[in-house]
Amino acid sequence: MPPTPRRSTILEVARLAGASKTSVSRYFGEERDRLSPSLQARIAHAAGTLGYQPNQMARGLKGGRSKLLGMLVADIRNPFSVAITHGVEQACRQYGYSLVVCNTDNDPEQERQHLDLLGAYQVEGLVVNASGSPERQLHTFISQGTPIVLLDREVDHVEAEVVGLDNHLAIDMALEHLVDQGYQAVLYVSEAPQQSSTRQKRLARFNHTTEQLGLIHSSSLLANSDGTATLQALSDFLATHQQHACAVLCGNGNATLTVTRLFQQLDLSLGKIGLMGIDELEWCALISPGITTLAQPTDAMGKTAVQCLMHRIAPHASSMPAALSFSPTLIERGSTQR
Amino acid sequence: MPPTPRRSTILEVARLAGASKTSVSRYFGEERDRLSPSLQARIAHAAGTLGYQPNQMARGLKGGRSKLLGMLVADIRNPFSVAITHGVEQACRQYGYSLVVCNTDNDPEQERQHLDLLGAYQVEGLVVNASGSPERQLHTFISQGTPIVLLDREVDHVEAEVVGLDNHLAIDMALEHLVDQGYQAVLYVSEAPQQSSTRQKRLARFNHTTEQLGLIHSSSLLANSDGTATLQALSDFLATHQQHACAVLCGNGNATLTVTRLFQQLDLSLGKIGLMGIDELEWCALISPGITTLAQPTDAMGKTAVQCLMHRIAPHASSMPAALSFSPTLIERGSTQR
DNA sequence: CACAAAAATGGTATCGTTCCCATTGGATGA
DNA sequence: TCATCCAATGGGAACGATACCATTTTTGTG
Repeated sequence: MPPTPRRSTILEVARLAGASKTSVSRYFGEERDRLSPSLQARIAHAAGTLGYQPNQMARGLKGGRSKLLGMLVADIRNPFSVAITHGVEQACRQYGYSLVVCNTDNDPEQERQHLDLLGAYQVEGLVVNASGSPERQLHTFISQGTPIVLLDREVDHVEAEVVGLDNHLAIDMALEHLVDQGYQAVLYVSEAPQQSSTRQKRLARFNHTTEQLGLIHSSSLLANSDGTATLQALSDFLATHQQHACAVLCGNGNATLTVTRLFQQLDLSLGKIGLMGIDELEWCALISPGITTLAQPTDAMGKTAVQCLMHRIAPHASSMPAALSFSPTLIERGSTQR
Repeated sequence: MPPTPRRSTILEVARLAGASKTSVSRYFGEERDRLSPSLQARIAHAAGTLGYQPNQMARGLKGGRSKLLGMLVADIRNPFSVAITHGVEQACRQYGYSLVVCNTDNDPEQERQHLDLLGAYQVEGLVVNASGSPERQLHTFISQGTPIVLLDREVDHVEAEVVGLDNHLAIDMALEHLVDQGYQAVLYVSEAPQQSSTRQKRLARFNHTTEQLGLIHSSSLLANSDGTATLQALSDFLATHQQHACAVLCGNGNATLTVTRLFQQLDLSLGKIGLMGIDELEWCALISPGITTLAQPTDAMGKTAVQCLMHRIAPHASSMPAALSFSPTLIERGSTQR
């Protein structure tokens, strides 16, 4: 085995360029302009020859600037989360930051551990899509001056910007569309709302608006990944309201997936019984005659979250985003056509 | 604003515990046993009081042990990649490592940048699902003693373990299944094979095995995200072989998605014209009568990749995995039932 | 042309760890 | 009993960068 060739350091570059550490440091930092063109050239050449690259660990140590952002994702396998993560990552790179993504699989214990870790790596900011209620830890970050932005889900007693969908608007848009299409009775299907403020808001708004509109309505919560309870609820609902035009509104992508399966089990015809979901998924167009959805602007949301953080980290580099609450887009398909 | 409460250091813990830096360091390192129970207790208490957490930046600086693994993903929005990433992340945590995930969006330039970054953060190992051919940079890592493992795609001239599907077996299984079901002519649809050794292998094996079996066959490459060329190829293929039972085999999840759309455009009936894909997707069961797939054991693959790295980082902690090449699982559905 | 001000550059302490090398004190053995 | 060894602990020098302050060089101005 060849003796491990060490990675070269700032000192070696300095020597080779006939300059001081400080100058080389300046060259790779934000102060390149302060160096004369000739010095810049020498350093550039030396660094190129040695294949030098600043050691971020050392950088992070001294100044506390790790150039790292952390992101906590409740469920990385959820396409919505993936889409957001993608947006966040892109935005990070744009600002010259890297992203450490931590998936918690909706487990508060993992969430705790991951937050500790992110702290240990001195992330300069944190995008949090919470699965539990890690108030205490988030406060630790805040009190240390590390900015936090909440994604999609609020966390009790944590004051931070919340980037997400305008849930009231979304529910209202969905119901308006269903009414327009002539549906008279709507069943709302959601995953367990305890974990997520968004789910709570959507459910509450659903009850509120349906009542205001005088719609027949009911709701069903998905038992863990198993649709049987909802299967029952769905067939009951349809049986009870036989004489009305019925539709199902799904609170998120997972609910849509489950309900679509139920439609097939019950051999319901899409459209005759309406079906609509929040979150656009790649297969929604494929289930003929297509499932109507409300799409979230995921890239914009990710980008906005990062922009919030950057504004607090380096106020000059980025302005505060105008809006944190986003409007969904209605994608109309056959499942809401009677 | 309250004066930013700094994060406490090893020195403060030491003082409070009436111990030395070294002892505290030992406590949080791998040498806790060397400390007397009483000292351990004092340190534990002091650390608890101060909410101390070792600074990974400082750790990484001194010993070069960053406890970070890097992962390069060609396309984070591909469900297959997500599934693998999930497996990798889980395994990392199991070994006490964190993961920096970098998505390259299939862009070699981003790939280059991300590799630089990962180097700068002193990752101790690298899982690479390449989009380009970053030979040079990978060699830099290797020559510095940083182990690398290739995921799904090989990279020319880079000697490293490759974790992935047994592509020959997969194609053979697919064809065998199609033949068993009575199909006589098979069209293979793949994304552009230049970028990926896996795609090349599958395509080559398809040609090889179909010839050996005496099957009528042809193939079509997907033009970028637009299916028109393949639409043409598909209808030509069907027209030419009207008198035979035809089927389409899709080289990966994206191909399956596109071809499914084409089936709908051409109003083909699934099963009558066979359809089968590599990669299992959540919606494959939903397109009635279901799309037959070959599922990859993504979690196992991710886990194996990490195990390879760990074996090289800390040979005592982990043995070399037995196999790097995985067998797919056939999930039979209606789309291959005539 | 002298002198201040600004620009360009360098020296050194420092960040929070780990690692190497003492130092201590009691147990072991001939 | 005395040398010897080991276990338990501590002190200080790195690690590779940045930041502050000092120094040198250049520029501008009356």
